[in-house]
Amino acid sequence: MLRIAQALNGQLLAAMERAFPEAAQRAREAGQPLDPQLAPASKPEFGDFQANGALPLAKPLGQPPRQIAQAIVVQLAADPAFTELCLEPVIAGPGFINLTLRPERLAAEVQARLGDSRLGVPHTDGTPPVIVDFSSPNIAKEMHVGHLRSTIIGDALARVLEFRGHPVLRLNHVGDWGTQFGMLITHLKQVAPEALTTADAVDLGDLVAFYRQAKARFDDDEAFQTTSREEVVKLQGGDPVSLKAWGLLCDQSRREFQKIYDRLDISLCERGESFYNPYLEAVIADLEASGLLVTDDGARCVFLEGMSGKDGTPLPVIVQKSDGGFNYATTDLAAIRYRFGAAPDGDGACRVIYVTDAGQANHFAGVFQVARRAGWIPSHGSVEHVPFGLVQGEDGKKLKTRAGDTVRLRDLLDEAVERADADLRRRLAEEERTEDEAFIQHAATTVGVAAVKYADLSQNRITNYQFSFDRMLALQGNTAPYLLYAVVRIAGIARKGGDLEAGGPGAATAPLTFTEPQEWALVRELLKFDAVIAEVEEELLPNRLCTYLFELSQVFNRFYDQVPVLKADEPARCSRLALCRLTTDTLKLGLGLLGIPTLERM
RNA sequence: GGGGCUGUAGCUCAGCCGGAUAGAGCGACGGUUUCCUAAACCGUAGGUCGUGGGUUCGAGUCCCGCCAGCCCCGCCA
Repeated sequence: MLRIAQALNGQLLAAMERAFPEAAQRAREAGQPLDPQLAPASKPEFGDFQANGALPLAKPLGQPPRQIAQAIVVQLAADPAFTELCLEPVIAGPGFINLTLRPERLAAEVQARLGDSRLGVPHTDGTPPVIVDFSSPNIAKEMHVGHLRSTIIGDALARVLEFRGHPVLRLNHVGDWGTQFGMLITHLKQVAPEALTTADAVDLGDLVAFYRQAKARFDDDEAFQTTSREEVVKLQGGDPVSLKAWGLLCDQSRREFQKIYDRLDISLCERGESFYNPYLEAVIADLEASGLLVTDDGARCVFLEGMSGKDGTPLPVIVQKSDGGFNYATTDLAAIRYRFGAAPDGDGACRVIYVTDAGQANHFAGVFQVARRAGWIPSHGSVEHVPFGLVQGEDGKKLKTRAGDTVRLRDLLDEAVERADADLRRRLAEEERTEDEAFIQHAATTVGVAAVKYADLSQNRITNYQFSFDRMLALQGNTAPYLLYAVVRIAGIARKGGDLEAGGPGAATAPLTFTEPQEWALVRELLKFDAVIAEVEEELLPNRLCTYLFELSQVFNRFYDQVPVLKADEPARCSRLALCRLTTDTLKLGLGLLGIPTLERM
């Protein structure tokens, strides 16, 4: 109902200006034009929308707010476009103007959506690319629970932006460069040199173990530290032996990552830290030229404005270490410079979104500031850190295995699917249903993976997230299985003879007619979809979409429970089938934007 | 010491630009099935929105102080 809301907003504003021309003039001059404060009704009994704009006018106008509201309503009544759209407005409480759309307009909106594959969501055209930087695991390590949220949230945001019509570059900024590699290669040279010259000489599990050993040595062996740093410099300088070893390690890891991405149905364009290696010098040169660079204690830094450290001195961003090596801040700066830069040495993006954990907030704030001061972010460009909280176990602490290790992503997915599988088989036995193995495996895989994704997405991403298989796989509540079941119920109606195409655009049928409150509730819920998508696009909060889909499922289930569809007489039957069709279309599209496929039966 | 995030029902969480009597789900208690999958629906109980001030016609929401928890703070990413 975005278009209707926009129309109403315009009509309200015009009515306010007609009712209070001097106040409108003054407000415009003060740079704060009148605002009808149009919002969705806070309760169904208040209608569809409420306008709160009369209240703040009470003081400047020196009139009681209800009187102001009345004057606005009088002007609205004189606007034919408005009276065509809404029933007579109601002034309520201290001065709210409650608006109820005419039933025939609501029905017409539903009718229009039945013929619209975009379900009312506008398609933008010709905008510059948007970059979503997400997932970003490290080479030579396995993907673990720490990558879960970035991967799932980043993918959902990318899907929403793509659906809106933006060209989206999904960048996997893998950790394939830097000190960690120096450590690993140095260690491997000593303990397993064959891994550096022969593909797959050691398997990934061993590689992870070697990495851990290397890290341990690095932490308490100074000589090893020095050698590792030298190794990084060699690698970054293009030494062929180091490069070859590096390439082998990357290939091996990449194949492992891809298995996870395939299971999650996530596509990414790999562009690791190493990609920006050729641009690092230019970062330093630019910073030097703009006078931001300071050498401190042998390291080259940019000191931040408005951020100070322990003793009140400004905090530095180190862009070149005293040994001449570059670090992650340098790479991140080079990435910003490249992403906003023009082709061929740039992506020409207008919006860059980083989906990483909240712990990096300081780092990004610093890097963004430096990039801005260096002039790399164009005036129309926006760069956003989309932070998210930790994944915690049910004890409220960081999620670990019973042995105390980091939880591998593949194990986590396996367990979700296994539990969904066991659940399904138990239910089949209870209900004395028989299904073939392919059905069970497909349903269990879909439900298991959906549960993991949905549980993560349905939470406000800022806060820490308590991971619980029991809760995410629960059949009731705000969970994937609950939503999937609503889709299954509608598929059931179609199987039992309900023609979901009836009442659609091609059908030469009577206009949709609704009589029951459950029908109207469903109509109103369905029509909110476009506004929800707009909100997610702007706020980058997928949980808003989840909440909506859950509420839609609840309203549908109430309708399904209390209003017969197949057994209804015409014209109600046809209109109810149309609601079923639009509900399933909305759920499928919405879940699809979250990266969650649906089922016909479960 | 500085900075960031969080604090809402027994538990897990929503709460949009400040708007009407603060909402879900789980758990608890009580109901509903000759009918499209009951993986559902209906109802009851449950709140000093951490705390103290301030701004406002109006504050869970904005500002300041305090308390508690988590995270980050020079050459790891």
